[in-house]
This record gives sequence, structure tokens and C-alpha cells, in this order.
Amino acid sequence: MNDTKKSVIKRRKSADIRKDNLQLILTVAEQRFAEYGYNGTTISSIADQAQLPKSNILYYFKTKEVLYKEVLSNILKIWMVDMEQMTADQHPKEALRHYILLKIKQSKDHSNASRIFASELLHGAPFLREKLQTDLKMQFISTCQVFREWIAKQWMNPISPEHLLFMIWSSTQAYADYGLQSSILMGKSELDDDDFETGAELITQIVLKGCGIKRL
Amino acid sequence: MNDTKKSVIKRRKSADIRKDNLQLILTVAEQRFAEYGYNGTTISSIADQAQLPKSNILYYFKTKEVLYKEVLSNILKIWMVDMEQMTADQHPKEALRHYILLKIKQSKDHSNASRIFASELLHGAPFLREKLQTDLKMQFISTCQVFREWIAKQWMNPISPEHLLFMIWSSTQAYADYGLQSSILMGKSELDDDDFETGAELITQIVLKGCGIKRL
DNA sequence: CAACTACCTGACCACAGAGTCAACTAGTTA
DNA sequence: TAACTAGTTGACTCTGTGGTCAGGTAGTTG
Repeated sequence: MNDTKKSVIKRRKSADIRKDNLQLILTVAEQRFAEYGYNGTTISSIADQAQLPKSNILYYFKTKEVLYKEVLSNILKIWMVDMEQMTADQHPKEALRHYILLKIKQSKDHSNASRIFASELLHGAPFLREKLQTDLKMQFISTCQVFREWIAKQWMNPISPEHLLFMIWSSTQAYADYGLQSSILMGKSELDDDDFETGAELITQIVLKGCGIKRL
Repeated sequence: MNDTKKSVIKRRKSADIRKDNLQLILTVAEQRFAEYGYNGTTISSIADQAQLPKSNILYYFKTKEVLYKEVLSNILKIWMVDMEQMTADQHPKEALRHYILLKIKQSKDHSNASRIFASELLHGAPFLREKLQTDLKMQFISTCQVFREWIAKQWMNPISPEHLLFMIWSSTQAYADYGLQSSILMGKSELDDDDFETGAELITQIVLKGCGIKRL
């Protein structure tokens, strides 16, 4: 049986080996970068946690920067995809409720990715600037336009779409960025499902009421 | 005149020299730490920007960690002091409006300090944990209690004080943390006074309306 | 003005961390 | 199974950085 297991493990196809290792490294790297930032993370520490030799990491990713950018690359996509779902023909009550819920869920399920993204912005977005100026900006403008049409239809009060979006982003994002602080202040070791749910509910209520969104 | 100036500069008292240099180093260090984080900041770079030799920095601050902690030490105080002003006998309409305004002003005037604080939390608060668990937690509990009394007086809807405070913190804090992102998305080089004002106004309106706070 | 203290700084050290490389082993394919 | 490609890894180099130190100079004080 040992032999069987061994052969199963050892006689993997090259393609599988590659796929598995890439995945492992990316996962571990995401954790470390989220926890310690780009400069605070060493390739050695990633190697240790992945139980691979350092050289092996460098075999798959030529440099630390390449690895970091690879980790980053999916994050913005995740971050934007939920926004696309808001369209002008929907009623803001349901659309915003849905978006806030997704955004909070993201803070919960992709906490590491969210925190890396936040850290990147905090320090001037050295690696993301380009994409912010193009991809995210387009999505941003388009979503603000949706808000404007809702306002025109008098489905919500006339308020700055830009700043409203910032408010929704930051208050949902906070459940990833400041989850630790929050849990400390509430005397827990970490935020639980209830906290995320209560948070989503509260943000939704305040935003809907605050924007004067009533009927469906 | 050169002589006069020279003597004015050179014959400074030791106490003044000390005071000036400490101030200079702390100011420069705050900028660098905000921009590049703890690990991304080198003593050399601080020295260069302050136009002092590296050894001189180490003369005033034994280690990089000591310097960083010194920079951090005032930040939490700044962060908490505005919260103390909210008391149960005030009406939430004025108290919250005032607090939000102060908090946004802080994001604007102490952007570097705010960002260092945020970065610290993002990475697990290695240097601040203690203070969070004691000082900030006390203030947090006390402020939540104020909210509860407002609710009891039916001055606002019954909502979770904890999560409301998180929402106010994060949406005001965002004007420091994500100011860069915001300006990029709005096609500016940086946020101007109007943006901070509009933001404060919008957050205030949404929070007040959202919490069902009406009469004064 | 002499003794003292505070301030200043270039040269140096130790070490950590990114990245290279050559020799190896395992998997693939004709 | 031979020739080839992909994966593996320990030993190494090189650069940058935190921190020390000794020998200075400027300000202070009796």
C-alpha cells in the first residue's frame, strides 16, 4: 500500500506537478503577502510554509515581483466583477442590497486578496496604477452613470454617485481590512458569520434609507 | 550678514538642536513609513530626505523599531480624541455631524498618520495590539454606550452600535487610505478641499437619514 | 579657558534575502 | 530504452541594510 501510494504521488504527470505546485505557491504567497506586505514577505518564508525549497519557488516564478504581480492579477478582476451586475434598469433597492452582500462576502471569503488590494492602494498602487486608470476607471464611470439614471428616475435622492460608491466600497472593504481590529474591540478572536451578516444588513439599511430609496 | 546668519545657525543651543532634529526626523519618517510601510522604508532613505547622515538618525533613535514606535505613538491618540466628544446628552444629529467632520478633516490633515495606522491594522497590528486591547477598546465601549442611550431615547433607530461605528470609521478613514485611488478614478492628481467637503456632507446625510435621526 | 557633555559622522561589520547555477532526478516520447 | 524535456535542489554570489564604533567638533559650565 505504501508502494501504491508512493507511485501515485511520485508518478504524477509533469502537467499535474506544474499545476499543483503553481497553485500551492500562489495560495501560500497570497497568505504571506496579505499578512506581511510585499517587502515584509521573503521568498524563504513562502518556501518554508509551502514546504518546498526556495529554489523551487524561483523555478516557477523568475522573481519575487513576478510572483506578486501574479497574485495581484486576479484580485482586481474579483473586485470589479460584482459591480458589473448593477444596471440602470434594476431597482436600486435590490441592486444595492445585492451588491453590498456580495462585497461583504468577498471580504469574508477572499480576505487575503482584499487586504493585498488595500495595502497596494494604501502605498500608492505601484503595481496596480495602470489597471486602475483603465479597467477600474471605466467600470467606475459606468456604475456612477447607473446611479445617475436612478437619480433621474427619482428612485433615489440626488447625491454624488462617486462619493456614494466610495462609501459603499470602504464600509464593506473594512470587514476584510479592519476585521482584526473589529474582533479585538468586540473581544473575539475573529469575526464570525453573524458579524458579517449583521454588518451587511446594517450597511444595506443605512445606505438604502440614507439615499431615500423606498419602494421596490 | 552671512556671518550673522551663520552664527545664528551654528551657535544654536544643544536643546534646540535636539528639538529641531527630532522633529525633522519624525516628520520625514512619518512620510516614508506612510508611503512605503515599515519594511519598505530604509533608514538611509529617511536620512537622505532629511539631509542628515544615517548615523545621525541612529544617534537620536537607537533602532528603526524605536523610531517607528515613536511615530506611531501619537497616532492612536489623535485617532481617539475626537470620539471622546460624543456624549449621551448631546443630540446625535449634531454630535455625529461634528464627529464625521472631524474624522474627515483628520484624513485630510493627517493623511500620513492615518495611513500608517491603517497599514498597521491591515497587517495584524503587531506594534499596536496592546493599545487596541486597552485604550481604544475602552473608548469604543464607551462610545457604543452613548449610541445605546440615544437609541433608548428614541433619537435614532435601534441598530448595532458596534457596526455603525465601524461604518463611520471606515468611510471617513477611506479619504486618507484610498484618497489616491479616488483621485485616479475621478481623473485628478489628488483630492481637493471640495472632495473632502462633499464626502463629509454625503456621509453625514446618509448616516443621519439611515439611522432615522431627524429632529434636533 | 579647561574640563565636560552633547552632537556628528565616515568607515566598518554582520547578516539577511534575492537571485544564479550546475548537477541531479523524474517524467515524456519516438 | 535512449534521447530529451521538465522538475528539483544545495551551494553559491552579490547587494542592500540595520546597526556599531571610534574619533571627531560644537556647545556648555565651573
